[in-house]
Amino acid sequence: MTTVQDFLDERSTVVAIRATICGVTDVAQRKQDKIARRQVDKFDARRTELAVATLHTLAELGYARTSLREIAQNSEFSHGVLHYYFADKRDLIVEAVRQYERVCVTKYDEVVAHATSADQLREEFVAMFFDTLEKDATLHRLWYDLRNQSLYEEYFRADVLEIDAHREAMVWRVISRYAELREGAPTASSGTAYVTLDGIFQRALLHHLSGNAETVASLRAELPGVIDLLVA
Amino acid sequence: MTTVQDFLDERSTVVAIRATICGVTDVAQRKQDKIARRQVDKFDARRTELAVATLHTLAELGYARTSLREIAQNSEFSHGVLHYYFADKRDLIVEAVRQYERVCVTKYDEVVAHATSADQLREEFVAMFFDTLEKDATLHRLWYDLRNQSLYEEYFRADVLEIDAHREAMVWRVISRYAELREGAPTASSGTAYVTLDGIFQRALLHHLSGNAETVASLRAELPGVIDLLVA
DNA sequence: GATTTTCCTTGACGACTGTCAAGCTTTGAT
DNA sequence: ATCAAAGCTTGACAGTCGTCAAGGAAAATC
Repeated sequence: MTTVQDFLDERSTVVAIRATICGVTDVAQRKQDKIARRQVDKFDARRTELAVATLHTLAELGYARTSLREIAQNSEFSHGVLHYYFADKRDLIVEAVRQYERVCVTKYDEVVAHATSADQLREEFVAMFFDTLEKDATLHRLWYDLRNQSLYEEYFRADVLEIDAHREAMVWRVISRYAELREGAPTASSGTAYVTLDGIFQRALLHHLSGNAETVASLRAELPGVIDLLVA
Repeated sequence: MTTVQDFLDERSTVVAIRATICGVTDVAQRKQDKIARRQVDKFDARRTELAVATLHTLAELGYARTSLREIAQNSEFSHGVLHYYFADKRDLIVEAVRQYERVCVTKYDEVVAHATSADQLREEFVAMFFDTLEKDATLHRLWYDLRNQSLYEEYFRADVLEIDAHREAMVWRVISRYAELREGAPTASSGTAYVTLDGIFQRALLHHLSGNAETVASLRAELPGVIDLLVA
């Protein structure tokens, strides 16, 4: 299984495809476009690279104490370069948030896809739930930090709401598939199901980072029952 | 009904009772003690006053952007006085967190106490739930901010965990009383019940502060059903 | 190979931060 | 009334912050 870390590192090489050519026949023009596009791609690739470094720094230090110089130190560049690729700090953080989005929203889909029975789905979901809780703890705590910051600063609230919606949809795919396999129906709405599981995750994260292993264990023991509560 | 604001303002006059006198017979000594105690009380009262000002500033700006000078401006003193009453910024914030604790944990007890039927309890709980959501929105968003900060900085984590436990107990008093009135039993543990309702609250707060009234309304419409889900 | 463009570093700026010492003002004891 | 203590203000300190301009280094273009 790939970790979130692996995913982020790979991402640095991904190139966006752009449709900027429309009806040009001249060869020189096409060549120019090719060059321009390569430059744009290079620019975007570096932007992404720096956004990933930002994401790591944020996960480490939290929103409140993340500075541009600290971010630069987590990359291979100096702090000045950030203003070459980003308009300001906000722009950078928004990009980092969008990087996060690419990571989190497909986490359970493989579990859903390959589960053949309800019991298996439930068991593997629980396993992945607590696996990512521990393995990607700092990244998850960042998510909650950012979601909260959006209550104070409006500038990336739209991105947060979008991510939250994706997370909800992801949970709903699990629950509705589970209901299907159980040949039943969900007892709660998509929103309720999401906040319930997310609430458990948040609490487990808090106690995990507090070194409170037995609370985490009891949350794990209770989770199957909660899932069953969400499906009749 | 008193608002959280009223509660905080009243609090400034509350005086802690201390048992520092033990077996002293001399009159002059007793008088000295009385004076000393009055001074201590005065000291504590001012500490509390400044902690309340801190709480308001935190609620307004969030943890990340709250400075000592800003706090002082929200009080009637200058910034220097904060280091007369508090060792450092941490000390001040811990005290502010403890002030918050005194506010939040008895919110629903009056509802529980005076409800005579299950339907009434459920209805009044929902009403109070969304009433405080809107009225004390900034204070609630501060709570989530602080709880998250405790994932990054350990120094007031113990206080956060204590408050969280109190909130859980408060929710549990509601749920178990509701089960009693319904002549049923809770279907979930205290922890699960808490994270579920808290998750709904958090989501409602996010959408309330985003100006997304219809999402808040639909959460309100769903809440009674969720409560019933938690009680068989 | 020369020159232009892109990329990145360095160092500085003004503003803001927590902290604290010096000193003024008020209060309370004698 | 006198004096000491408590309470509070002011201003400065060493750091850090985001931002940006100047200029060197590297790469692409011709």
